[in-house]
Order: sequence, then C-alpha cells, then structure tokens
Amino acid sequence: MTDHDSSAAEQAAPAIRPRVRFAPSPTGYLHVGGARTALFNWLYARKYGGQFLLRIEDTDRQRSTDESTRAIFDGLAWLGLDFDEDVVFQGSNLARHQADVETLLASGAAYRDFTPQAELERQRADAEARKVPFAFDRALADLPAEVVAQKLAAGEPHAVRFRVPEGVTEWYDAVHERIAFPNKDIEDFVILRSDRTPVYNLAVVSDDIAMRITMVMRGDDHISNTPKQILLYRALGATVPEFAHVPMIHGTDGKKLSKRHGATAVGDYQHLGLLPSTMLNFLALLGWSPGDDTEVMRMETLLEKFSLDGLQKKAAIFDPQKLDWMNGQHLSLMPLDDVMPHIYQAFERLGVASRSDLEARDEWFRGLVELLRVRARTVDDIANQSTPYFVEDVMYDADAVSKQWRDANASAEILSATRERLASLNVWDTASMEAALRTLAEELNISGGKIFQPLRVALTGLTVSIGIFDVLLYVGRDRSLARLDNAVRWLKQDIPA
RNA sequence: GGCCUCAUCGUCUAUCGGUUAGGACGCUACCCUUUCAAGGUGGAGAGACGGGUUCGAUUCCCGUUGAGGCUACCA
Repeated sequence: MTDHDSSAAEQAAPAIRPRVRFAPSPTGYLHVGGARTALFNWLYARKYGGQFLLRIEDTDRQRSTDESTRAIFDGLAWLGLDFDEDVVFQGSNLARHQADVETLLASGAAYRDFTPQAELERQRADAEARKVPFAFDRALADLPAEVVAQKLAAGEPHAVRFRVPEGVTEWYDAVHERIAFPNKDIEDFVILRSDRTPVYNLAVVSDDIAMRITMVMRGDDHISNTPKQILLYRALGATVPEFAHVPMIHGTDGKKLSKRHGATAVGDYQHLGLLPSTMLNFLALLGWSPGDDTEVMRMETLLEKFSLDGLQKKAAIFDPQKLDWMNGQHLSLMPLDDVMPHIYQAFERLGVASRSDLEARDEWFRGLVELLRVRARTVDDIANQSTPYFVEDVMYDADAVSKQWRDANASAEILSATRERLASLNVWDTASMEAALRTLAEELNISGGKIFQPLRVALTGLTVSIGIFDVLLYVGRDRSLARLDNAVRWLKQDIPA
C-alpha cells in the first residue's frame, strides 16, 4: 500500500526529464480537445525540462489527409505549442511495426489467425441476432503448429492476434490513481491485419517505445486501450510508461463535442477573432485547475502553476460565453504590442484597412485601438467598430435614427448649433470640445446627453461608440464637420413638407 | 448487454473529516456615466439518492441512479 501512495505522490514532479508526445490522427481539423491534450503535454514537458514530440497517426490511409495534417501544424503553431525533434509519421514505421509483431510471434505472445474476416462478421451478427454477447473464441483460432505451417505454406491470408494472458492488468494513473482490468474481459485482439498493416494499439506501443516516451498523457477515451497496450509493452520487454488520462470536453448538452455544437476546431476560433493566449488559458482551465482562484493567465503563469495534481477527473463542458469573456480580458490586459499583430490581421481579413495603411499612421491607430479594446471581446469586434474612423461617409442605422433623431427638426437644430460651436474651436482637443458642448447644453438648458447622443449618430451612424469626444478626435475636424453638415441636410430632407 | 470511468451552483471550479460550502462565467439589482463596454458593490444559485465508518461527513467505504467512454482486421 505504501508503494502505491508514494507512486501517486511522485507523479507531481517526475524523477526524470519527461518525454511526452501528442499523437493526433489527421482525419479532421485540430479539435479543441486535441489542442488541450497537446497543451497539457507541452506544459508538462516544458515545465520539467523534458521533450514534447509530435506524431501524426496516419495509418488509416482512407481517412487521413494532407490537409488535416497541415491543419494540425497550423493549429499548434497558432497556439505557440512548438515541438521538439522531427515529426514522426506513423505510416513510415511500418517495417518496425511488422518486426515487433514477428518478435511477438516468435515468443508465442501472439499467434496467426486464419479465420476469414467474413466468418468473424457472420459470427458477430449471429450473436447479436440471438442477443447473446459475442465472445472471441481462441480455441477456434489458435491452431496447432502443423496446421499453421501448412496454411502458411499455402499462402493463406491471416491476421495476427495477441495472446492475452490470464490475470489482472493494472496501473497507477496520474489522474485516476489505480485502474484495473481483469484480463478475461480483454479478448485476443488483432495486432496485424491480413494485409500486413498494424492495428492502432500495436503501432502506438511500438512507436512510443521507439520514441522513448516516459509519460502517455491523452484523453480518457483511451482508458480501455491501456491494458492492451501495457500487455504489449511487457510482451515486447519494454518499460511501461506512466499514464495520465485527462477527461473529455463536452458540448453544452453534455455530449461529446462535435460539429453540432458549432465551432470545435481551433482554426474556427482563430477566424472568429480569438487570441491564442485566450484559447490556451481557457483550454487549460477545462480539466485542470491551479488550485486557487486564478483564472486569467498568460502562458508564463500557466507554466508556473501547471501540475498533474490539478488535473480533473470529470468531463468539462465547453462554455463559449466564458471563452468570450476571457478573450475580452486578454484583449484589454495584454501589452498593446502583443495585440497589434492580431489586430492587423483582423483588419485585413475584414477588409477595413491594410496593414501598410495602418502602419503609416501608427500612433493614431494605436491610440484608437486602446480606446476600442476595452469594450471589445474579439479582435474582429475592434475591426468592425472602427469603421467610422476609416470610411468617408457613414450610414445611419435605422434604430439609431428613430431613437436619437426622433424629432428631426429639433435634432437638426441641435446638430447645427453643435457644428457651429465645434467649428469655432481653435484647437481640436477633447478638453476644448467638452467645454464648448457643455456650455452649449447649459445655454440651451438641456442635458449633455441631448447633444452627445444625436452627435454620436451623426458621426458614427450608431448609438454605441467610444467616448464622444474621442470620436470627434479620431474622425478628425474636417470629416466631423462634414458629417454634421450631412446629418443636418439629411434630417431636413427627411422632414415632410 | 459486458467492461471501464465519472458525479459540488445552469457552466468552469476551490474544499485534501469540523467552512455562514469560497471564486469565476452567465443571470440580476444598484453605483459610476454622453452611449456601449469596462470597473465597483450587492443578490439569487450547489454537495444526485440510500446505506454505512466516525464525536462529526461534500470529503472515506458500499449500493442505487444518472452521465460518458470502450466493446472492429478505426484511430
């Protein structure tokens, strides 16, 4: 028992520099669940001075695509999860996989099964029809040596199965503590198909041994594969690595996250205007907790606080609302220099302004971003909300007009007076503007808002914007006065004769 | 069906036998205020159920229920 306790305690800080890996199969995009698994592995490796390796499990030739492989690279790069050494493509390790199977065959740990696949399917269907559980029967498949030799000589196709020994297979999982499977519940699984290609469990173990992986951290949907893999490690005479099975990420309905839940690929969030630091922060908090109340964290803090102890057992539900909030936090708290590259991208992607245009008036633009980012949740929000400062003329939003320009005649008069005061200003700064307009409000015996709101519509076409004097500042004197003229003209035209 | 895993506010979580069960998102009231945000101060909101163990259980054990995963010559 004390053995077990100490092994659990040691999991927090590895005795050796860990070698971990992220092993996605390139059959879709980089899923947020996969990204989180990658993040945890990366954090663990970086925190303890180990290596983080990437292996592309492309052995399913039917479903694997180069496009998916690229999406994985792009996603990891966007998140800043860099890997060590060369990428391993599982498909190129076929020879070793086959050699490992030969080793297993030679030691008797595995045997050739000549049962036709169709026959197996028939038996399975039959069992299902009779509502009895299908159990693979080794006695029918594991033939005497002479028969095997004969069939082999005749060139009969066959699969290779692992001979599951008696007993119980257990391990101390870094997140679940002890997990045990009675071997009788594990059937002799196929490790090499009749077309001589390896099956997942064999390929994974063979590669993890070759890559000298010390800790396998992956989704807990792999828990039931683990005993099979442990059995393979042992049969191959290799050291069994440590395991950490992290919980799944579910959609808002509690089901496994899928397309139905909307955006599930990290690329989707990138295109929604999310910051990679937000994604990292948010994902880290789904299935892991620093143990205290810290929530908004940069990578530096994540690295400092990360520990296997904080890993959660329960599946977490992906909450897009909190993600949004968190992005707003990152947006306002990050150093402006770190945000700017993402801003440029959003502006170009949304066609608001080109990067060179923005860099040409760098000081002006950075000032604008400072004002905009406090009230935005995504970089796309910033780009969208900045259009009044880039276009020549604005469009009046119908709701804004009906709400703030309700009485066209009165509005036109207030706007004319406002224009006059602003035009008379010697300097175009916010203090002078405010003084002038507050004075005007007093003279007209109305509240400041009665001037500011119609003015906001005239300048932006909208009811919401940055502070009204900042709007005047960033729209600029000439454009502001021109927009006021347009507004007055528009309001007068709109008045029925 | 079998095997495995999980179970604190709607959601993410803290609690490592003794707390008015804490924080965050969201919701809500108020404050601030030229709008919208942001920010500030409050509020509503949780230990699935049943047994044990214990002076004392959210916490440890068992069962029930519920949820999820796996059950392929997919990965």
